[in-house]
Amino acid sequence: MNVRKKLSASSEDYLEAIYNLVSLHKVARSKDIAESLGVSRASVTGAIKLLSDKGLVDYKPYGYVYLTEKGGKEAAAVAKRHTIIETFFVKVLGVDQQEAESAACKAEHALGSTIIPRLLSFTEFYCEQDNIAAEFKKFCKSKGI
Amino acid sequence: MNVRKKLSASSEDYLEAIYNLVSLHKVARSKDIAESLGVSRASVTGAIKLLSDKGLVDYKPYGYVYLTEKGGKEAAAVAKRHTIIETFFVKVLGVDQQEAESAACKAEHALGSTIIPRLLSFTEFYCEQDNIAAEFKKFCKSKGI
DNA sequence: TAATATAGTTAGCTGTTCCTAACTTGTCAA
DNA sequence: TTGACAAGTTAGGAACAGCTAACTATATTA
Repeated sequence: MNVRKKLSASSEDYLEAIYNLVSLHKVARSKDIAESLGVSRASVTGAIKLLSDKGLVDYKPYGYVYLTEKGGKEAAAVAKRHTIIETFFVKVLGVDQQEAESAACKAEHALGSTIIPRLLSFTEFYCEQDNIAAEFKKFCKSKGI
Repeated sequence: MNVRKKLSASSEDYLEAIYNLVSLHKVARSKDIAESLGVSRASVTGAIKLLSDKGLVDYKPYGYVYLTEKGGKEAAAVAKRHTIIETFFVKVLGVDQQEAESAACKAEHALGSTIIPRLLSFTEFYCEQDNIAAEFKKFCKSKGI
């Protein structure tokens, strides 16, 4: 409980998966977590125990998994980073949705509180500029990208 | 030797450190690798063995560490990703050099061949635009960032 | 309600990445 | 040349992240 230490990428992934499942189905089941992360059920049990030790998840054997308040905040933060990065990839770089999604999944663990707010601001700023996206597309085409 | 598998973030870090040390001092010593990655000398020995098994590094106990041709290519690719990301952070997002460097260190393992070329193109494109950096600065100020 | 299918857990293993402590090897200077 | 210090390695261990196989609990349904 209450270990003040940065979460591993893996733990963040589990937290995010739980967060998304809860958003969709009100509840997160071990099997669905396993499926959404492409991991065995046994691995989920192990990961959940770690999260539980850190006070991020409420869990009793054979029961559903719930985020604690603290876990919910962490998860929401990860999900937000994910969205900001994905949006930047799509709206600014012009990457297609699926690629952007899977790239954001990896990058969300690497970018912190210096980069993320600026990335968000930049995306907002960029989207306000008239025509610039079209200009960039032209630029890319001229370079054969 | 010749294991066709994606390198771990850790292996990429070691490769990059060796690459940078060789660029600077013609030679990479275990102690300097340890120092530049903030890791114990024993960890370096272990990591070097892994890289050697993969044919990325030439190494004899108690000798210097050299990159093989294959290792050199890998290392250069990592270093290039690093530069592209760092440049984007500085030139586009306006993050200061040091922050950009350390953030790029983490992100370089997460961004792949979809995102990196686009990020590079985008940075080039952006730097060609007159005044836009100043506009973004204004935008940030107006939002209190 | 009893049998069975599904979900979850446990045990035990592998591999990675780091550590410290203790040892070996190499180098330099008195 | 040798002895001390620096550099490198080995051994052993911890934490994490995954796996399979075998077990247990829960839920469904005939």
